[in-house]
Amino acid sequence: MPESFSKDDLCGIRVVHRTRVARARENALPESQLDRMAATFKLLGDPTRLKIVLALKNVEMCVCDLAAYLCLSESAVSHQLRRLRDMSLVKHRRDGQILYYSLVDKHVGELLDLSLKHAGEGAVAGDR
Amino acid sequence: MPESFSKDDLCGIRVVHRTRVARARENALPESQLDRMAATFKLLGDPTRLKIVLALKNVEMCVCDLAAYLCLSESAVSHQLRRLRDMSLVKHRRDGQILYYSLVDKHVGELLDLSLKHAGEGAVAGDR
DNA sequence: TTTACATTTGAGCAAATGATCAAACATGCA
DNA sequence: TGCATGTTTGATCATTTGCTCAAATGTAAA
Repeated sequence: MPESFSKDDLCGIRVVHRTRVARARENALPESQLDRMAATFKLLGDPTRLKIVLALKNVEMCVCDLAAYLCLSESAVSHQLRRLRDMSLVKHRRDGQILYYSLVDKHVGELLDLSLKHAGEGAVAGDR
Repeated sequence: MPESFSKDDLCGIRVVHRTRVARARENALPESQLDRMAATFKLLGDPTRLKIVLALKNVEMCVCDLAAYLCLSESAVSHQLRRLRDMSLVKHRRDGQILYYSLVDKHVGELLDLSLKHAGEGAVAGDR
């Protein structure tokens, strides 16, 4: 990947509006920040993981409860929880042999709430 | 996939907290709604597409401008724009031979703004 | 009409993903 | 200590994804 762009690097691609391209470059987020943002969206972009975080929005749950809820192997759930943990969307506390998982902070919750709101407004666009 | 759950279907998975599983089932979103929500997150979960929608948050742009901005083939950009169009995140208007793309509505914008805010607060968690 | 420009489409391919299985690890109790 | 429970891990595999290339649209100017 190119380290940075010379002010007018256009990558050999034909351009219609030079100024808009330049503007987009100026306003662009730092790569690391953008990647992190995309990674978060990607985690929420899988139905299984989305169900997990939505469930954890209400109450902390252990792996096998989640597995029973999702009708999925505990291993599969654990794998997904690890990815969610790696990106700090989810944390766990131990009580005896049981690990209780919960959302890490408000950020994810807010994101979920907002898109739940949208989902509600957008109504049942999926089933006409 | 199971059509719906009998009140206590636990999928043969060991359970620790029956009531939490039952609760999760009750609070669960309709499948179609959840899938649509996940599909939206998934679209935002790819760096290329995220750059596209972030750029379109500010100005409408045509395919080759986006390609120049992203240093990617116009074909690649067009493919991604089609996916964004299919999920109604993005729309286009034609002016002559040029198609100008823009965000469809407030929903996506709000989602982006919120996560930009978070990205800002969370600081540069990605580069220690 | 031709010709050029702007974009879309479909096939193909390497890389990433999500689930499963079997085996490991950790904790608590007999 | 030994065994059961709760969870994690690594290998494996079919599916999906994102890009490239070549060829097809659609629009406008010569």
